[in-house]
Amino acid sequence: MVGLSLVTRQKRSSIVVDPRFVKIAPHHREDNREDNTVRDIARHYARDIRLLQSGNELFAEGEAAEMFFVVLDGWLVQYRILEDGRRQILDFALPGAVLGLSGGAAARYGYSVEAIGTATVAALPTSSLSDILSVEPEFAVALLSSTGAALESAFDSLTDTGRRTAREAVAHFLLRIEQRIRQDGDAAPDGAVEFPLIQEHIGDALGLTAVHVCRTLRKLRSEGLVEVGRGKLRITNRRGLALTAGVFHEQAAKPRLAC
Amino acid sequence: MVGLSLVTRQKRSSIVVDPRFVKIAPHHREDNREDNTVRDIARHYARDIRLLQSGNELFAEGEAAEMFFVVLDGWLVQYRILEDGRRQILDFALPGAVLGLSGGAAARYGYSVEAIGTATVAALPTSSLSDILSVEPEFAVALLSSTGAALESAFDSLTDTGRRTAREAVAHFLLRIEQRIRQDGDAAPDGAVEFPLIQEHIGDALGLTAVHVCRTLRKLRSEGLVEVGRGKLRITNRRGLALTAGVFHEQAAKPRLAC
DNA sequence: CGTGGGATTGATTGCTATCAAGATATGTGG
DNA sequence: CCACATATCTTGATAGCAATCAATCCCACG
Repeated sequence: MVGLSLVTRQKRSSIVVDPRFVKIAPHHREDNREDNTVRDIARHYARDIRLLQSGNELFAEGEAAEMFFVVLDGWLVQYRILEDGRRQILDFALPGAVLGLSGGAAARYGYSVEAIGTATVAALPTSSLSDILSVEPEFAVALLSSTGAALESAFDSLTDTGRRTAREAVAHFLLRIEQRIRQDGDAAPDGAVEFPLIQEHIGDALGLTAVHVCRTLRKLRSEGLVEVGRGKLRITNRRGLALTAGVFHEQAAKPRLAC
Repeated sequence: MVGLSLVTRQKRSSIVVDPRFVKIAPHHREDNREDNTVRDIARHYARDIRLLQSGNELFAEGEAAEMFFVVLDGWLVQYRILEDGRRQILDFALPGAVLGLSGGAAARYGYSVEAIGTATVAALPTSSLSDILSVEPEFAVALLSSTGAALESAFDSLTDTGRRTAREAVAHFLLRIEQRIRQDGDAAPDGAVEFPLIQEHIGDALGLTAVHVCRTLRKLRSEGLVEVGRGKLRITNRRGLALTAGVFHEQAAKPRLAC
């Protein structure tokens, strides 16, 4: 029923940097206060900052969850691998995302994480969480906000995977991932955004095979709805794509997504 | 590809009770500190306590998210309905679950919630969240724990739906829902637990039709793995069911579930 | 220029959805 | 406690979407 991912990707290694020497260029919109809180506080309390190369593993499912992480830059994937190699991508982590914070009860990570392209994350000891929270009350709100966003994203994926056809799911996926990318500030003059995912990523996120994602994308492309490939994503007909996804809601000026 | 749920279930109405007059019998294990924190604090700060009859809606997707809720007793479903009636169940909310707390950025609920059987929930104003957090630092940890558990559950469902066959998914679903039910304390002498879900619930949670859930359950039953029906669930062969689900991990005395 | 990862395309298989009809259960009013 | 109404569960036949299996093509790179 499902494609195998037999590739051995896990090369564990990351460059650890003293937090004091790291200066991150603000490449995100400054008007987005909410999102920055997490990153700022994370940077401040980080035990260390890690630079991950493409394919490097941040942590693996089952390991002791002694640290949690906040993405400062780049993309990462959260995934689980079944015994026979089937892979389910749970979510993509963009800057501001919190990783490995299962809530405290769980002593082990519930999924694996690896970098797509080069990524930078702040590492914080899980044990220090309640201390930080008592000093930085806003951090709790920020964390809850981040976790809430992650939950929404998981619900979206679940709906795509469970109750949408491949065509609808891919269309919906592209719409929401593009929206997330834009929130982080990136944007090109022609409306294209940076898009480091390959078709296998999309498939593993939506419970489809890469082959079928290929066919689906090809059709969407031929209909003039999107342009994907070469690390770029451009939605050429947002309304049409939303209609295809089955989530079009007319509203004021800017069409809004739902479901 | 998918079943329709054309039934009109939404009868909105709930009995509102003054929190001071409500005494809840502790029907859960007292050794479970973590879980109780949420309920205790929620009861203390609740604007009101609501009693929902079976099928009553707590809130609907798209409504202004002015309140968030903590389940005190009973079961509820969180779901989304697509335009053509397809329904995706996002999760089931058992006592201790937090509902409607999307993180603060979202001003609207991202899903609908209704009661399965009779349920009791505490309602808290979203606006008071940060105030409560500053007074009750432990509430932040408890909320994060609850949200984290919800995320884990969503990841489980996503993996079931995306990368497992119907047979594997149903087996895995029964294992994890049974575990959650047990954590709430209920348990019968023969190992059966209260199970208010019907086959359509299971199907809508796993992206399957009720018909196919029926066939799948029937097969699992005939193999002596489980007994389901009449509001009860009994796992008669836990190891076999785990093998079927593809998540069996030999370990110490008690076999543990993973993935 | 090879090399390898990723994208395409075609042919075929198969798991689940659909459509249809009954059989059981559960619940309600008299 | 019975009769009817509705919900839920079963079972069978058929259709369809997406997986599988297999090449081939393309392009970035050393």
